[in-house]
Amino acid sequence: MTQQRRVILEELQKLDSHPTADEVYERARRRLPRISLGTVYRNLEILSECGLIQKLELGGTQKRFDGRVENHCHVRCIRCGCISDVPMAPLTTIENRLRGTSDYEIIGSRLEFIGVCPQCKKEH
Amino acid sequence: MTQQRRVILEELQKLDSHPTADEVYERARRRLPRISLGTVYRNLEILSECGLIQKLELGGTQKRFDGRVENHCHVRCIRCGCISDVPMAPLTTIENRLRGTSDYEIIGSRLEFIGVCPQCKKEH
DNA sequence: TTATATGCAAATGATTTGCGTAGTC
DNA sequence: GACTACGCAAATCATTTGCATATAA
Repeated sequence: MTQQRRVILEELQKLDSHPTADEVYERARRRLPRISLGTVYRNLEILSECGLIQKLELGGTQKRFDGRVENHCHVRCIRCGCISDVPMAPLTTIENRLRGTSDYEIIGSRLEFIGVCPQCKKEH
Repeated sequence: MTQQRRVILEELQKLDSHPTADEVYERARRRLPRISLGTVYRNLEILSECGLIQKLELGGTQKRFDGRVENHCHVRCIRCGCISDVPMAPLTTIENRLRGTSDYEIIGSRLEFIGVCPQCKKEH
């Protein structure tokens, strides 16, 4: 657990904005000016493998990272691309229904909602 | 509607494997050996804007394309990365429940299942 | 000390774009 | 004939990696 790794983890837990690797880098740089982007990527990978953070593969070109690891889903704003949490029970019912009909062994699911965030609704 | 665009559309409608841009390119090249990858990308974009095909932003690094445009979701194999269709009613109930509690204006949702495909189950 | 992580810069992979030519309506 | 699309190659963007040095256990 290096300084860099700790700072990255702390910044991620502090935020609820689901930042991209780049945004994490910018934040970490305020505390460790010499940190490199490569280090940020490497640590985001390691931390998500350890289950300390979550790597999100939602729509859009960049991956995003989440300091919250409990099972929850996300809404993405179609206008500005921002992401928020949605408190929602896991979809066990739907997964189980699929288990009955699919040839696949079902492990889990990923649910993302698409919408317009309050901010963008106002501006529109 | 150029030859290239028609071939791309036809190949996509012929397949149910949810190919990447690259795979579409390989297939199209069998019929039009001089077609370029740039053209494939441009046409996949245009066709999906017209609603003739669907651009899928699922997990993984590459986008995938689907000749079927009706609302349906997908299972991704965690081992080999292949993608299959899942016949499933749209999640209107869940979306409506969210409409009651979220500040967002909910437009739609994207649901992807993760599992192991029959092929990979056998090999394991 | 000894493995592991870092910073830097270069490499990779997917996708996009500029430009001059060719094809479609 | 005018507009749009094409082929090609170079550019871009996110992410990954090789390597020599620095840090943590």
